[in-house]
Amino acid sequence: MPDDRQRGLEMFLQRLLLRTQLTAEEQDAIRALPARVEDVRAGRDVVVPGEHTSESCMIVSGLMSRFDVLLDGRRQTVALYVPGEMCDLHSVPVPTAGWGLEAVANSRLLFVPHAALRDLARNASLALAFWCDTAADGSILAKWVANIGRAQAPPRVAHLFCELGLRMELAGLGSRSEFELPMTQAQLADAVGMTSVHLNRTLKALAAKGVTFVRKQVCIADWKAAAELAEFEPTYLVLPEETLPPA
Amino acid sequence: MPDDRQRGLEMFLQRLLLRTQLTAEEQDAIRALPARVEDVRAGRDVVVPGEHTSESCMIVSGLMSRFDVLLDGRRQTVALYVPGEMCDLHSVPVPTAGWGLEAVANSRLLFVPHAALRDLARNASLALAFWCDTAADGSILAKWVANIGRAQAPPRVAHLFCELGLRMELAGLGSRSEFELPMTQAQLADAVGMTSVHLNRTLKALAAKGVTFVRKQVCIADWKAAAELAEFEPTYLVLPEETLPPA
DNA sequence: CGATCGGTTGAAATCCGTCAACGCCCGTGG
DNA sequence: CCACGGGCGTTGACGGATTTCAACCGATCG
Repeated sequence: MPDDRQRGLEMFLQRLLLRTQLTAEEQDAIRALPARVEDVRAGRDVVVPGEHTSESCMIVSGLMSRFDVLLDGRRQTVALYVPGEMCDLHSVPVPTAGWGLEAVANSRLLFVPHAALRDLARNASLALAFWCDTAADGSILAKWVANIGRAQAPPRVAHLFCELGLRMELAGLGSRSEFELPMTQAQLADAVGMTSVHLNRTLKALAAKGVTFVRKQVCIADWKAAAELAEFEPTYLVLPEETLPPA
Repeated sequence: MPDDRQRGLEMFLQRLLLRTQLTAEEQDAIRALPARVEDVRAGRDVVVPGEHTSESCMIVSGLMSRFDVLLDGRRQTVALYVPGEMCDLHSVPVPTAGWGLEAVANSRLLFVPHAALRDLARNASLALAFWCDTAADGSILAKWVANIGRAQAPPRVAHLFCELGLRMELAGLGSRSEFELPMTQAQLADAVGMTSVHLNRTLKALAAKGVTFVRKQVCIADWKAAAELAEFEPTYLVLPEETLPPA
C-alpha cells in the first residue's frame, strides 16, 4: 500500500514521457513528489462541482468521471479517466472547477498537492510536459464534442469503445478489442449523452455487429470494422506511433 | 496594417493577464514576439485537419471555428474563437492537429511561430500563463460536451449565446445582451450539433422569449432570464469576477 | 436577367426520450 | 434457509423531438 504511492508516481511519469522527453533529474523530481494514496468507493464524488481544489488526482486503479450537473439532477459525463491518467492536471492552473469528479468504480487514487506541481513547473521541460498533457486532454474533449454532437447512437457508442480500448491497452489493462469497463449502462449513457434505455437498445444493435458490452466487459470482434463504423481516427489521442492501430 | 501586429500582440497579452500575473519584462517579451498578420476570407480553411502546424493563430478581428469533419463531409464545430483569443495555443505542445480551423467570417489573423512561443515558455510565469490559457480552453470544451449532450435545442442555443455574449463583451465587441455574431444559421447549427432547419425553428421559439438572432445580430432582451433558461453558469469561462454577470 | 446563397416553411419519416412493467442477480436480514 | 428489497438490465408502447426531403422566397452579385 505505501508502495502504491511510488507505483502511482511512476505511472504518472511514464504518461508524461509518452509525449515529452525528460532528463534523469526531471524524472526523479516527479518520483519525489509528495502524494497521498486514497481508496474511494464507486459512486463517491471526489470533487463537488464549484469546489476549490488544492490537489490534483491521479488514477492508480479504477475509473473516474468528470461530470457536469443539470438543475434537474441529471449528470453529463464530459470526460472519463482510466488508470495511469491524471484526471485533474488542469486544476493546477485553474483550481476553481465548474465540474465534479466521481468514482465510477471502486478506485485507488493518488493525490498530489498543486503547490508541488506548480513548483515543478518552474522547470521548463516539466512545464511543457504538463502543458502537453493538458492539451491532450483538451484534444480528447474536442473529439467528444464532435462525437456527441453529430453521430447517430451506434457510431457514438462504438467511438467511445474504440477510444477507451486504446487507452486501456496503453494502461496495460487488456487489449483494444477486449477490456474491462467497470461501469453500468446508466453511467455509460451519461457519457454518450443518451438515456439508459436507448443505450441498451443501441448496445443490442452493436452486438449484431460484433461489438458487445456484457458484464462490464467490452469485446470488439473486428476492431477495424468497428473503427470504420465509428469513423474512429486516433490522432486526437496524441499517442506515439507504435501504440496506435495500423492504418 | 503593420500596427495590427502590435495591436494583436497587445490583445494576446491582455488575454494572458486576465488569468496570470506577469512582470514588465515578461509582458515586453510577449510584445516582442515575431508575428505575421494575414487577412482571410470567410469560408477559408486556415488549417486542414491532420495537417502539421508550425504557427499558432490569434484573432484580431472576425470569427474562427475549430471543426471536425465526417466522411460524408458534414462538419461539427467543436470550438468558436472571438477576437482577442488564441485559437491555436494548444498546437505548441501538440502540433499535429486532428481538427481544422476555418474562418467563419472575414478575419484578420496574427500568426506566431511555435518556436518563439516555446522559447518564451522557458520562463516559468509565461509557461504558466500558456498552460492556464490551454486549461481554460479545455474548460470551455468540457462545457460544450455537457451542453450538446443534454437534450433540448432551445437551452442549447441560448447557452451558446450567453457564452458568446460574455466573450464578445470581454473582447470589447458589443455587450453580453447585444452583439454581432457574424455567422450563418447553417454554421451556427454546426456549432450546436443540429440541422439548420431545426435551428431555424429553435430560433423562432427563442424569439418568443426575447432572444433573437437577426441579420447576424444577437439580442437578448432579458439576459438573466436567458441565462436561467440555458442554465448558464459562467464559472467555466475562467474569467475574473468583475467581468462576470452578478449572481 | 439568371444564378446562387441564406433563410423560411410544410409534411413525412425516424430517432430518441418517457413511462411503465418485468426479471434477474445479489446482498441483507429474518 | 427463505423472504425481501434494491440495483441493474431488458422490453413494449407511446409521444415528442429532430432529421430529412422538398419547395419557395428574398437578397445579392455577376
